[in-house]
Amino acid sequence: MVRGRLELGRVENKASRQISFSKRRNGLLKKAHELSKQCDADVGLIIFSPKGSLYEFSTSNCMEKIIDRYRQSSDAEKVNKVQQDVLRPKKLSADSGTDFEAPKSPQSNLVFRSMDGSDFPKQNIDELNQMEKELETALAMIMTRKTLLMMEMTDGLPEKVNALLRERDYKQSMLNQHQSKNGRINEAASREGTHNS
Amino acid sequence: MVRGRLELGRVENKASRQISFSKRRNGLLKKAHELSKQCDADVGLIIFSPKGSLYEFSTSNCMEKIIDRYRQSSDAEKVNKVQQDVLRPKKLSADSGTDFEAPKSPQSNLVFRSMDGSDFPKQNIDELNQMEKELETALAMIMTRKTLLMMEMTDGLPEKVNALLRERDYKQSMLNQHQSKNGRINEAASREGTHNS
DNA sequence: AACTATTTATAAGA
DNA sequence: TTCTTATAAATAGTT
Repeated sequence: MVRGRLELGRVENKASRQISFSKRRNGLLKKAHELSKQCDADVGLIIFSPKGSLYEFSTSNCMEKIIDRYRQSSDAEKVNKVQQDVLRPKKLSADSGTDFEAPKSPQSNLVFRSMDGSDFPKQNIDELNQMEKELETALAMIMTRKTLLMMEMTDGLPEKVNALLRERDYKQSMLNQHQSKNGRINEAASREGTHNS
Repeated sequence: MVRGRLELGRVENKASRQISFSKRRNGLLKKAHELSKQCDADVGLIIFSPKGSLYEFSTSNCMEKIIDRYRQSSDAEKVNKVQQDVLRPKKLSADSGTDFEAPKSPQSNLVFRSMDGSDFPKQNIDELNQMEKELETALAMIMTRKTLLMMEMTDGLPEKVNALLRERDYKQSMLNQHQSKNGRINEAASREGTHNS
């Protein structure tokens, strides 16, 4: 019954851990759903049990959309960061911790402006190499995403089928939760087990 | 102070919604962290605020790993469910000799026929192209700086300069390869030549 | 940002 | 496993 303050570390007993996982997993999914609904936020949540079972929630039942948006934001952040590094040699950003708002990209001019080459030997070779590496990594990432996206465009049909199936599963599980919570609202509904492990 | 049962719907007042988002977002991130730590689960959580700010948590601080694993699980699940629930466990593209990927053209099937993907995210390609262009520009700039810096450092040692130039040309040609690949993704894979060293 | 009345989550017991 | 229950934690409204 929750004696004392909750432990922070890993739950040692294996059975307890399994039970705890199950409960907390449901709680987390529920709260993700609430955040999404109440606060108009886009949320994607992926959970793998220790045994490898997958549980998920995503706004609009479309994880791919969330992941896509995540990558866009994430990439934009990376590009911004690299370009900042390039543009301000040695300036050492003073405002690194702030959140970066919606990704825009009127950056092209900035890049070109810094290329007139008059003020440049402020970095050493190592720093340039580092930047080069980062840029190549980012570029490779873009290329990969582009390839994947184009592949999806040509044979992404199963994606839609899967989205529908996941939506059905989610509604089912919500129904089950609701029922067990309120004793029985509509007991005729299902004897179908949850897709639990 | 939490009067009565919590509302299920969207919080209407904008300020309240913002505050609620902030609180719940923190709570969700915390709980995701706890689940991951205590129960030895892999968790990935992505949250976009209504304004578009990104917040995230992932086990091992590596969202990409979670996403990769998600895709694997998801694909496996997809194949299973498509076989079990949508198609009869009948014949599932037994003709194509490639992978056991999801079927590409079983157009005799109702479900697939009703979902010919015509509304896929086309504009993402444009955004990706934009990013790619910017990254290439930045990379070219780095290369130029590096070359010039080396020239300055070595003060006219032809060997090193030539080496750098060769390196630059090489990388440029790699970039060009990438670019020409863009146009024809589908064909490129199987016809990969052996023209490099 | 801190407070607080409540609701919600949940660890352990049955 | 599911339910029960005691307690901790989260949080909506307020200051």
